[in-house]
Amino acid sequence: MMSIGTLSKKSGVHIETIRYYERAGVLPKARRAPNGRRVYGHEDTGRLAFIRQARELGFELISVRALLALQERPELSCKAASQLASAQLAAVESRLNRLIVLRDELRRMVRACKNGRVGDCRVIEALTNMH
Amino acid sequence: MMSIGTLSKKSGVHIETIRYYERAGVLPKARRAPNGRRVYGHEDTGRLAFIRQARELGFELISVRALLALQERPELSCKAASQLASAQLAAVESRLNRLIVLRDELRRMVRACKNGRVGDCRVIEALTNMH
DNA sequence: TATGAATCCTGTAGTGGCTATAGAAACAAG
DNA sequence: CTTGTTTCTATAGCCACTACAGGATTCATA
Repeated sequence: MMSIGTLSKKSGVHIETIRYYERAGVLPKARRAPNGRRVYGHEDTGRLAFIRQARELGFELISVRALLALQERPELSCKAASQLASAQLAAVESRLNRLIVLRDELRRMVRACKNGRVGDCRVIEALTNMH
Repeated sequence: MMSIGTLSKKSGVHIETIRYYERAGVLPKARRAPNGRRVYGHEDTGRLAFIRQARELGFELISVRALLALQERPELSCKAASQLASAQLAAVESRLNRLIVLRDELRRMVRACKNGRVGDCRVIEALTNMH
């Protein structure tokens, strides 16, 4: 049993964001103390950690909701969850490849600039000629 | 010389987004035909492709502007250019490192989950128990 | 016990980066 | 000349927060 402030500190998620998640239907409506304040239990720390991790992995809230729904019905196939993760993985790998190209180009530029060569910055070409 | 519609098709950036970029100061104010319509040249295709790539890599528009400055202001001193590139490089490397962690986790998750049931699906487990 | 700080509540508005729509003007093809 | 497409500006909506405002309640300390 804890307050929203305690949950916020425990989970590292802003109070306003927790309330927003409830509004958005990602978290269930919190049960209330007689004074009207939200009361949370230990399982909410887990849920919030789950949401935070999923968001950091690039899942949209709509996908997070889907994943949470799956979690609450463990008799269902995990195919959907796996597909969500796979799609995410593909996007991440594509991003990663292009970032490496950009990093190498920036490194080249920093080296060139240090050698006194101005005006041959080719970031645009580096990023434009990728597929 | 082309219209905003042609530029949109060539670059894969929505017309509205092109106008938004102009409003936001990411693209220079387009020169206008006598009838008031925007006129673009070939160099704008490159600029837009660059912006799209940079955005997909997770750069904010403010950083995109900085990156564009590297290319479009060759009168910048060596020092300034080098500093700008270095700052972007640091941001890229940080992003890269986090993406690698993320990719490895997603790979592990997808591998661990082969059409079983949610009960033994590690996608959710992995997300819940990530340190 | 008083009082001031902290916490919580709801509701609303602002942010960034688009995206969609309305209504008007211009243009292109038949 | 009509019809359909393109463009224009201006405005509103979307997502996922984030930041108030203004009020109620609770907690810590004098």
